[in-house]
Amino acid sequence: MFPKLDPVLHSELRLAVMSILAGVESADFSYIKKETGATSGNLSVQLDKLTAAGYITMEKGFKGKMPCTTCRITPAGLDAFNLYVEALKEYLK
Amino acid sequence: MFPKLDPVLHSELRLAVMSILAGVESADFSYIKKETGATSGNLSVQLDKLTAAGYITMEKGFKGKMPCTTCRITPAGLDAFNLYVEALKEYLK
DNA sequence: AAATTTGGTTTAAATTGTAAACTTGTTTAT
DNA sequence: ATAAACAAGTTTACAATTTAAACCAAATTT
Repeated sequence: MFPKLDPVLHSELRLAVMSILAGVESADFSYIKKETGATSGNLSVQLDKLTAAGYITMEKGFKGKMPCTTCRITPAGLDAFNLYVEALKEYLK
Repeated sequence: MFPKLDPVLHSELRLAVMSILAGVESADFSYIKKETGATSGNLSVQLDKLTAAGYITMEKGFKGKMPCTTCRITPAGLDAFNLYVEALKEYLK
């Protein structure tokens, strides 16, 4: 009746990150930080968890001379996100 | 952009409980336990939290000779549930 | 060249979640 | 009648998670 919710996604900040990344080709750390209002520390930790789960990739590079971390959702991440959405509907019904 | 999610409701088990209670006049502890698959201990703790938040009420009585705790959602609980659902939609879009 | 900002990471404390152990009383079996 | 098993929860203690504060290195501004 109540499907298990993916614990990696059932987190306000991680879900917001996935929501952003599901809609764009890529987004960098600063942009995600601004959009979510998260602190850098929290965002760093949560991005690591999404990476560990294989739901996003992070590419470290430079924009001009400044370091810049670019994040992308993976196919597995998109699948998991969609599954999570479907599962949640059972709870919101 | 991303509304804050009510932390009382952003919990798998508490959300399942609220989902059940939103649809019925009342439900007792054992029924909720069976429907959610939760352990008694976990359910007890989470029901307390929902009660502390004013989202449900618990009435202790007896069914025959056996103790029986009956739970009901409050108007505030229903409001909070509906608000949570609306807020979540921003994340799932 | 000193102070500030950018772009993060690490650490450590607070919060939360969960399950195991316990309690109180009831029913069933001996 | 007594013991064993079960029902309905509660308490407690541990594990996992979240979060913010402190830190770091390089770049930019003053």
